[in-house]
Amino acid sequence: MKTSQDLITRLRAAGGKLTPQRFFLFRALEHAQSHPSAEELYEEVRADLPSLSLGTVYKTLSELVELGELQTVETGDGRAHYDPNTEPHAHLHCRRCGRLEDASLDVVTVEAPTEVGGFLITGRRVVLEGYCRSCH
Amino acid sequence: MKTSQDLITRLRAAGGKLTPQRFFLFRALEHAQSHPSAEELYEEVRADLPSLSLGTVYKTLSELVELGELQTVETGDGRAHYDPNTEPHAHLHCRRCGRLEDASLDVVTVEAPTEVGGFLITGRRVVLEGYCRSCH
DNA sequence: GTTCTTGCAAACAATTTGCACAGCC
DNA sequence: GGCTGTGCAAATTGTTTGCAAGAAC
Repeated sequence: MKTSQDLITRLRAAGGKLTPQRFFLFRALEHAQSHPSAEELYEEVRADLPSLSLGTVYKTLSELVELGELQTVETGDGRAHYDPNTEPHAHLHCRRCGRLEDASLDVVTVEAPTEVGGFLITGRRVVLEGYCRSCH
Repeated sequence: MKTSQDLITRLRAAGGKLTPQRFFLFRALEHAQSHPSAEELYEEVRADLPSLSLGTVYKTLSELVELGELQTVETGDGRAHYDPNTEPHAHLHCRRCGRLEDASLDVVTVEAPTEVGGFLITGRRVVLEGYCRSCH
């Protein structure tokens, strides 16, 4: 898992400035036990920094994704969730309650439906990002 | 890959009616070589059925997803892509040109960056859908 | 005839964008 | 002081919804 120090270092290396908004946002990401949406991070940081705007949250998160420090997870609920864990791993998403948690990549190839660690897997969505023959 | 006959049978089994709109949409899905968005399917079917509305396309696609006859793929381009292939498989998505193609699931566990069949894989997004401990 | 579908248009919601001002380095 | 980052609000865009009219069975 990424520490906020890692993020600060990375930000500076990329020529960015450390503002209070970013500092608190990094801390919120560091402490996130689940996979927060932009809105959730916004609410959390606003406890410390009431003047924060949602646009700033979106801009900073986009930068971190661009830098490869953050991964987005689409659950189909209409908003993006952000994952500070950059190790290769899978996600388990509960269709009923929306719960979203990390899992090992091995689980991906098991046949559905299967129960793994109390979680009943019924489907899977896998996208590998990269560059095709004509584009690299 | 699903044939439009399969989809018609499934539709009827679920108590639905076969309308021209659905007939042409099923055909468009059957012939889709890539992973079309709602808008793309809309344009294609409109060649045969100019009165078709986009809302109808969305409604029908949602029903097929609900029935498990169609899978959605999120590429991060802001719109959903629909995949009539219901076999377990992965997707390769080109970050530059947006190209989206099917791949075997084994590719998921290779370390990135790796080149597989001419495709350079740099990242991965894996979501397993199901029901958590408290929800099944 | 009854029930499910369609088309239309308005509603929605997450995200992006433009710009003047503020604050890091 | 220069240049980047912020806040605000409006714009954008994919998708959903409500409803009256139309078509399948």
